[in-house]
Amino acid sequence: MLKEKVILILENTLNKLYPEIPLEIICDTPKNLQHGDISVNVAMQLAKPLGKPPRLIAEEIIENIQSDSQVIENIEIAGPGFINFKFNKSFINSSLSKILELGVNYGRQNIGTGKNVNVEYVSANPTGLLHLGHGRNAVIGDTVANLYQWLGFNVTREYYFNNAGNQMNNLAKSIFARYMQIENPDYDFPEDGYHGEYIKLIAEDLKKEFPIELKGEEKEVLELCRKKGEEWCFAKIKQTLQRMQISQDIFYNEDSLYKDGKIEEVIQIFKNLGLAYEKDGALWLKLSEMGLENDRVIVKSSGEPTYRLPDIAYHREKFRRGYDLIVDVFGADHIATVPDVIAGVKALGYEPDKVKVLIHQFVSLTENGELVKMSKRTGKSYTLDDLLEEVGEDVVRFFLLMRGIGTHLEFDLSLAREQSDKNPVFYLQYAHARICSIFDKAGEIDLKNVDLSLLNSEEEQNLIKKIFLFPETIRASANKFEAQILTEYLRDLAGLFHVFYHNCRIIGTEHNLANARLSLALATRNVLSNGLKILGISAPERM
RNA sequence: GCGCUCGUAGCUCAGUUGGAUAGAGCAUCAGCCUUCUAAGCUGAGGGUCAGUGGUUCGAGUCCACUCGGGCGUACCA
Repeated sequence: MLKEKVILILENTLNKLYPEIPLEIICDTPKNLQHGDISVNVAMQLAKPLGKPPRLIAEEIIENIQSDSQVIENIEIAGPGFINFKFNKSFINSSLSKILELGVNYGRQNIGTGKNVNVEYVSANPTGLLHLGHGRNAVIGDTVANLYQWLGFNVTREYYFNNAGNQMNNLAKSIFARYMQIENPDYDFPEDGYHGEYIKLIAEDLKKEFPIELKGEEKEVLELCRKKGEEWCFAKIKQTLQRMQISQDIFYNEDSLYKDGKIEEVIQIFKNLGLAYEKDGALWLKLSEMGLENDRVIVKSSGEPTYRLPDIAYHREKFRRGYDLIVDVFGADHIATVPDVIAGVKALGYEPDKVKVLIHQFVSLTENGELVKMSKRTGKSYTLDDLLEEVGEDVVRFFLLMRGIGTHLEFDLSLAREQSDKNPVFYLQYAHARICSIFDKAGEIDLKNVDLSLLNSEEEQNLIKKIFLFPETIRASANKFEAQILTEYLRDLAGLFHVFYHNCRIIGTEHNLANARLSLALATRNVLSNGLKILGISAPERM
């Protein structure tokens, strides 16, 4: 809002003064309030091409700037050659009225209109319950999808899964063994089976359905176990996701790539391109000719494809559906597939830059400073459901979002459990609840008859300026695929509100001033509630 | 070994496309409730930004190397 204004003014001036030098004007919101509202470093950038000291250039620029004193109050040179713009309060306040007109839609943008984005996340195979790593994946993907929706993109949320292959066979065998153990505790459990308690629950369900022993360990019996296991796990997974406000549009089954002949098609294309060859009974992809280090097997000598092939075929299908942006959310353990898929789709003639892979690091759970073990093997693993049960949806989502995706996330269970000021989620929610409470007591405001020019104090001005930054914060958060940028912004905003609340009373003050402050509180509430909505966190009216 | 990634206050982490005096929360210490929710506010202490060198007006941020943690490096996914 303020930045656009400065860019406009400077473009005119610079085109007049130095038309031959192309320059990108970079605006900065200074940390130090004494440096004005917007700071610009063009003079330093011009120092070299012009061969003049930056402060001299800055003076030249300022002398030639044509600006309305109703908009910009003051322009000054500072430090090595910064040009600092200080806006007139009346301009700031009139900008606030535009935000108030937008109401609950403030923050929504249309830069993505007509463009399609696909975000694939969670994508856990139905072999068990979701754990914390899945939770981080889910919340990252869901929030990225929300961000793009707010920018006006048409967003498809997708879940990719595999209900065939080794893992599922293993699940079937594990269920069958538990089923048999109900009557015969000595029945052998497979060496590499799934040890989780949930397998027993599935087996018990099966026992109710088929009280008389299923015969033998034959294909049909295992198929039944597999199917039962898949259904059971998916029901649980969807239930857990729903609890976190997550629902996806497409569940894409890897198996359909085989059934619809897509795997075979891709093999043929690679062969036709001369990028696939047979060796040792397996089919290899010539990744060495596609910019990578080594060739890799795409079809094993057993005839089964390796994970690379369906991954490439799947991405090809996503391209064929016509997305402008394809986002994959992966845990750090799946990083190896990324270069292969990128090289693969490129070889198939698609634009690899349209694929954005988000790799997030692992989550560890601590309690009172000690690491809580999460082992799949022992079955003692701490599931996402356990966590939701213990600390609630809002806390889980916020904790999983408040760190950059590249860092290892330490989930502090003791802190998360804390229903107090130590818990950072409440800081945001509390600000929202406080505003709602004011409105309960103050009643309605008449937005048409508000004199915003009364908002002169430092607390008020700082809060307004922060509110201005909301749209660009959403953009930055989406462009960088970092929800954390938004969580940090909301914490700052809540902080500024709390200061405003403390120093600027509403109820009991003079009517016009109270109205103006109520307007500001309303704008703040809209931003908080919209921001929390994007994060998938509730904005309570009372706490 | 090679690839990716991270290393910032006692702890957990921010730090926009390089910008001005490196920030926040927790913890520690000192204050603020006859006034709209104290889940709040105000103040204090706390730093060799892992290290070395380089790029330039200017580096926590970019480059190279070193050290240390995580992940990967399959005819597993």
